[in-house]
Amino acid sequence: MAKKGQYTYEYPHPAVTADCVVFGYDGKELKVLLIKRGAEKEASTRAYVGQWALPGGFLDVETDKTVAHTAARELKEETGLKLSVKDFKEVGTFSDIKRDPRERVITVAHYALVKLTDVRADTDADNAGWFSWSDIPNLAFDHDKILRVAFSRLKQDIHFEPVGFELLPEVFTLPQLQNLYESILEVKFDRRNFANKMKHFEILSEVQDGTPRKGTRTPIKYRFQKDNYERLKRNGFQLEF
Amino acid sequence: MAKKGQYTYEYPHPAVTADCVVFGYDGKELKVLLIKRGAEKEASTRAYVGQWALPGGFLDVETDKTVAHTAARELKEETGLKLSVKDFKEVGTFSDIKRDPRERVITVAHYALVKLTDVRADTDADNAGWFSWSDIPNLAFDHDKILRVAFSRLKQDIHFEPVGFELLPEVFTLPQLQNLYESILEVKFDRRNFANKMKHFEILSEVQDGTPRKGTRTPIKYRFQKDNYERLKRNGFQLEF
DNA sequence: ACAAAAGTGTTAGGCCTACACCCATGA
DNA sequence: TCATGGGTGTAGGCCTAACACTTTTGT
Repeated sequence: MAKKGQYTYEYPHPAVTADCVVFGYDGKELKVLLIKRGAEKEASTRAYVGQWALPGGFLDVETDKTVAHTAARELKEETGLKLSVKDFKEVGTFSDIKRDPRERVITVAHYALVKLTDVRADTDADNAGWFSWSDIPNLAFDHDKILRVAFSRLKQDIHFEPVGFELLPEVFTLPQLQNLYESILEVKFDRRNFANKMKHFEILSEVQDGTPRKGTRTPIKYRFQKDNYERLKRNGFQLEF
Repeated sequence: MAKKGQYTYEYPHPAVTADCVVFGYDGKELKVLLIKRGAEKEASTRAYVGQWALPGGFLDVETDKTVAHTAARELKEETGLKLSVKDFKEVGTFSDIKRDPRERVITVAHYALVKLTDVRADTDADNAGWFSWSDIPNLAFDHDKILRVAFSRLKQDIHFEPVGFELLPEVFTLPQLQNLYESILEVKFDRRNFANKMKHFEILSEVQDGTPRKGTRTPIKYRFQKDNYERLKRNGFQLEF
């Protein structure tokens, strides 16, 4: 490991970090993964100890190929969650001169979408936790601002690419899908219109689980048709709401 | 001025730069402002000498409030062009580990839109030049990639906010406006449909310059109605093409 | 038995698209 | 005089938005 004070430069350099906004969905509400600060081994990285914050950490100048790699690495180290670099979407840079009390730190924020059902077990319960979108605690640094911007970015992106596959379990219902869209876009839709619209894309296929539905009370189960879904993701799609 | 080797850190830090993609429009073609590298006084900043590149430079850790301030400051220093910080839109971060041969440098790219008619005189002709979109030379670093990403970002943004006010002269014609949209979106539109669509927004007002138009051959001159234009910019608008 | 959840189809209106002709200028 | 550029309106199609009733389960 590096010795203290080993690295010198002709001009001052900022530190660079990557932060992760990880969205999950439990079928009812949108959630965000946060960590409790304070477990860092290195004294130099201690700040806002005991507060909740976004997962993230310093760029490793020697080994992180891009800041997205930093995001993936730190997320795994801090929460146990293993995501691929391409699961991260860049949200933006936060570079305010006083955003970190220790030194000049600029951070590159990313967001990622995960299936809550899959990853809950992988997550270190002690230092990390899933918080409802409507119930976020005070966060360290400017992380509340980052969170807001990341959410509004997700809100934009949902118009151009189908979301859902990443956030929903393999098998899901139309009401769940609709609720997800309503949670992200913060509006309410008419059930019939929503169903018609989704059916036009031809990305849903009914799941037959043997038990024939008796009434209409129990929702129909669907899964995504991977081929059409991927095609739409590549080509983009225009979703009007 | 700082002495060499004065700044030491416990861990290696990257350098951070801001780069600017400045788009202009001359009534026919979209253009980009580039600088010729090599005029830097400091030896440490020399790389790709003699090549064309995007304007931009290193974050001043002590004084630049944000990287957008870096962008504005460097643009002025390198090209003479004075833009406000809020004229810059962030495009994204480019952090590839080998993108700069000198040391680890991550850059935050921005784009800005300017009226070519206004700023041409302000621009240092020696070190800077306006290049047609269709005729960009080889660029230093990964600046060609940055340019492509910035352009595609502009292409996205144009769907949600009216562009034009920033790029066109005070007084302009519908064919000019249409050509601008066609240049950015790389498609052709029907004249009548384009005119109808624009008129729905109620942001254009005819300019009476005394000389009554005799035929239809000479195009009608318009200016933007600032109030409605600003309102649309705030609220966003949905432009379907 | 009543409230809540989920499924289903139709109609009207608005927006997008496609399309043709006239006039004036400049070559 | 002919080609070019610019202005103008309409009809059809598609997508969006609004809307009600039935079934069943859980309380």
